[in-house]
Amino acid sequence: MLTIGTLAKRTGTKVQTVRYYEQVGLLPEPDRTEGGQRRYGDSDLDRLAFIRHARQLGFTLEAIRELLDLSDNPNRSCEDVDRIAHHQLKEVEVRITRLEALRKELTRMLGECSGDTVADCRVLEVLRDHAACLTDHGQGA
Amino acid sequence: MLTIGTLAKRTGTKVQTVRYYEQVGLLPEPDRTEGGQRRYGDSDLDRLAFIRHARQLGFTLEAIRELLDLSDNPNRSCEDVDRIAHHQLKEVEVRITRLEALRKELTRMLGECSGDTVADCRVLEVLRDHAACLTDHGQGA
DNA sequence: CTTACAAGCTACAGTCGGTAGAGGTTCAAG
DNA sequence: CTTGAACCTCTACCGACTGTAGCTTGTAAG
Ligand SMILES: [Zn+2]
Ligand SMILES: [Zn+2]
Ligand SMILES: [Zn+2]
Ligand SMILES: [Zn+2]
Repeated sequence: MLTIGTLAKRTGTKVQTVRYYEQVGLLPEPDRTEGGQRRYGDSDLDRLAFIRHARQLGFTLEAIRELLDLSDNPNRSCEDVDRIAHHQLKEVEVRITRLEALRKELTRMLGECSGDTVADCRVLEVLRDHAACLTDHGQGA
Repeated sequence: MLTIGTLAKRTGTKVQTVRYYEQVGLLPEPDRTEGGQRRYGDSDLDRLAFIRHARQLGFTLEAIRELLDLSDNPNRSCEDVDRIAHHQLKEVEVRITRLEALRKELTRMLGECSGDTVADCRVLEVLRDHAACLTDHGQGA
């Protein structure tokens, strides 16, 4: 039986985060000592390691919830699993595309700035006027 | 004099967002009609357009606040401006690097999956065991 | 057996950058 | 004068945690 601190350390998680995952239903409510402290077993360790690894790969908690549900049915086709992973891949690719456009614009405006006064700063000029940009940069950060 | 709705429309912003920017001190408190409605001038239009464009390029509101402050001193050197933009560029590059590693792992695990049962799904196998990965993928999403 | 203290507990606030809704008021056109 | 879109304030919510305050529990040494 593991304490929450040991479980957290073994999976590279913060203690509060473990409690948070329990709160949102990703981890089951564990056994408690008489005094009310949580005690975990190996299945909790595996489950939490899975969650953390999926998070590192960018899956949302909602997607992870689905993946965990699916992995409880070993005989089913894995097409839903692969669909979720494929969706995640697409999201990553969209973000890369956007960020590469941003990199280009930022590199360009910095390269064009003479480093003189604020009044002449090319960076500020571009920020004031999107017409000075080469790309659209649609929504959000 | 512009209403908040017109100002929002001209800058591609939501009305609530304009009020939010005022609340966090990025936009000055505008004049009001007798009835208490906000009325904006052209300087507000310029300032909001600047904010929105900088957001599209991924700058944080905190960075934008600094940029706006700096642009009020036209005679100063623009080195602080360029430093902020350079920092933003670095951040974008870090994110791209991380996302490219994720893309690689996701592509690989999807490519290795035979699409058979959940019990054999390569995607789930990899998620269960980071040792099956080629890269580290450090922190967070 | 007592004491000390690390580690646990709950509950709540804050992060970032907005977004949505409730419930009420004002403006401008007809 | 009436209508109704647009405005107002206030509050709560999103994701995925993180941090703090103020207690309580578990454990090991003396
Ligand atoms: Zn410059
Ligand atoms: Zn632009
Ligand atoms: Zn599969
Ligand atoms: Zn991995």
